[in-house]
Amino acid sequence: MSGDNAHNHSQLDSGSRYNDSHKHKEKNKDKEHKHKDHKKDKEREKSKHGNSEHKDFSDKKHRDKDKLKHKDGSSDKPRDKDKYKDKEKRKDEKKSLEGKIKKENGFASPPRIKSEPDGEDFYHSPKSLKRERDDDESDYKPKKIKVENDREDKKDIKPKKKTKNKKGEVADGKKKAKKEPEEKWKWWEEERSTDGSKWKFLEHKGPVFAAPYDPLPSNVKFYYDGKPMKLSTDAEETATFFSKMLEHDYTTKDIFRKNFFKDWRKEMTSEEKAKITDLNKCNFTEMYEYFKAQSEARKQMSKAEKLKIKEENERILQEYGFCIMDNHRERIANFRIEPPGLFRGRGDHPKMGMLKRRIRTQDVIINCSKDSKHPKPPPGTKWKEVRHDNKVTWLVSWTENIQGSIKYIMLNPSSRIKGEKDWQKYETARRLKKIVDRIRAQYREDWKSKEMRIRQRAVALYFIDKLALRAGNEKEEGETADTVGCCSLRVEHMNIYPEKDGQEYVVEFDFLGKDSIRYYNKVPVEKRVFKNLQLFMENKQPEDDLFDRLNTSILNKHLQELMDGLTAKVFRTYNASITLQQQLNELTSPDENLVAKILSYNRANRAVAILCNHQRAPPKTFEKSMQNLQTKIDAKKDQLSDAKRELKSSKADAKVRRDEKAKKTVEVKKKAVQRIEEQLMKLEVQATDREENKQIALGTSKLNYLDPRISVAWCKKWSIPIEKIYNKTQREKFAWAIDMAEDDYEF
DNA sequence: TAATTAACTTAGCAGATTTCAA
DNA sequence: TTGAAATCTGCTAAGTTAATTA
Repeated sequence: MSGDNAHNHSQLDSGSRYNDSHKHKEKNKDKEHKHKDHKKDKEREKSKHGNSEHKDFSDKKHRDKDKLKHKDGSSDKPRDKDKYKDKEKRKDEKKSLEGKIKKENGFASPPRIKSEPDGEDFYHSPKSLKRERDDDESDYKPKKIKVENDREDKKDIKPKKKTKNKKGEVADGKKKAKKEPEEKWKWWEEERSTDGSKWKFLEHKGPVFAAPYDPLPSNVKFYYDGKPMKLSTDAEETATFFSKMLEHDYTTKDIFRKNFFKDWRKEMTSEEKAKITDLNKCNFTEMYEYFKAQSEARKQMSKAEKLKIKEENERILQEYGFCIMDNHRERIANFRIEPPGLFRGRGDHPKMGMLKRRIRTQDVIINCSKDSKHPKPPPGTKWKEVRHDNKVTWLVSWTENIQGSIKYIMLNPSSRIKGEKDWQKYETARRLKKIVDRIRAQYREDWKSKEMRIRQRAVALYFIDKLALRAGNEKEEGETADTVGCCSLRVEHMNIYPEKDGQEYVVEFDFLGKDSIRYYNKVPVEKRVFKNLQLFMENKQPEDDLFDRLNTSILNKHLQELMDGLTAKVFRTYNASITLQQQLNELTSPDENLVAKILSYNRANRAVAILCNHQRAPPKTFEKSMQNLQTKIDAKKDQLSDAKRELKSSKADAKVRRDEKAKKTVEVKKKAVQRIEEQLMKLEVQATDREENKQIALGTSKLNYLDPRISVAWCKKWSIPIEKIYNKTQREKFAWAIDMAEDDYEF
């Protein structure tokens, strides 16, 4: 494995932690698989940033000692079974509580045979879920709904009394009986459906449509060729979309303007069409000013007015923002239909500026239970269709006109249906952990294969594993921005150097990935990989595919054979999570204070974000806020030296006077110095953290790639309040992990 | 078998809201 | 109390993957 520093595993071990299924017999907190098994010594080098200004995190050594030769992926089955037992145990503990819940809800978990077909079953792949539905649906119809996820967390209500009062009046009274959501529903303690159905009962109120167009007041004019011109409603509405974006770079781009103008003309009457032939002669500034003034006015509204709006939004949220799924009231993620506007693609999108049509009732498909109260379409309109498909999770869908793709309304991440899936995702990644050594050994072997397709597959997989590249589906040309992932890399996206900057076999990647975020990375690879790349590139044009015998479908089929549920993206999840765990182990020092520990956490998080190439535009106010912080630091330093001076003189004073009062003064001064020192350190840490974070986005990995149980365990281990790591939304999303992970959880 | 479609996850950004400091 | 900065949230585009269709 010499050349591969990304994955240099040495299996250190500590037998003591060796563990397997028998462990699960003990009563333990191991709600999840706890096996102190793998750890790896791994060095993930990286100087990868889309942008050269990035701080360099290369040379972060990610280290993790592996204890166990848990080589065989298939071995995880018994464990799952044990875990299932564990679950049972927990359930017993919770029995009294549950009994209560059941009664209240009239809801009981479906009776399930204790001996599941196989332990694997809890995390079965969707494929195994083919059984016909046989449960009695009526069990799932709510007799009384439990109110959870109610936005009204105690903390939530800032203007406490007021809101409450008003709500009583304004919001629909019944649901809002303002009970504390006594118990949050712990869906993770319940059985999962095994028949492939996503729900048994689903009821909701349908989507909230975009507000109808509100025509401009007559004094706000559009000018063509210098002359005012009254537009027809449709043409005017479309024009307002453009006018609202006047400040944006988009409106200066040729493609944007061209697309917009073309679609705009479609909205015009024939007279308008005849007259308006050149976008450059259009003057939207009055409209622009009008909207700007409006938004300004909105900011200037009185408190009462603002409150009124807030309450109205809350009312809509309460009415449309929740659904009833299998006896629980669950929050919907996006219950509003996307309003019309101009399409803003990312990067160099060929369709930017096109008109995103208004969605009408007759475009909308509703999905709900047959026996639920179906959502009512607005008066005088009809849904496109009402269907009852419980094999899917969406409540509402429509087809969007730019790409012709389907948009969905689905549940919030805090919901059972999303949470289960998320949990399952991390379990799959953990199964990969158990066999990743084997897989690595295999792809290394495959580099030598006589078959080109095998070699390509093996090299691609190596990149996906080592560099956390995305799979890289082919895309239709001209439909979207030209971005690539691993399988779709082209020759022009890399340079290879037998020797560069003192390193051998260097590959330099430079391409646009998802969202047209640049991926730039220079990385030494093993000789075999290098030779293979040379071969793949031979006799090819820059625009030719690097892996011409490979696509995501072939790759994933291969992965599927290596492990049930394994796909390319599992590697990203796995490598992200394992990196976090290793980095936390490495960076956290026990005697640091809380602030420093959190900095360590952020650094670990940052290592992952860099691995996954999660970038952000530096905040507009970055320089300024950095400056402000520096000013503060300087001031604090002055304050510190003052305090120190005072301490010194008080000490001198005490020496002379030798009375109690003087002694006390010394104590007080000492404390003051300490306090200021702490404050100073906090500021300095903050500055470091912010600087390092300039163009790295931590949120994406935190939300999508890092097994939350790792973070929860870390918090528990070091007595860090979980609020320091996860904000409210995140805590809701990861409630399952917060509840189940103990301080010794291992990914 | 390849192309297309459907479903769902992942992504960055912008505006809203909250927090902080003067 | 106010305004600026920090943080959160909603939005929706852009991916991945599996299923379906040609």
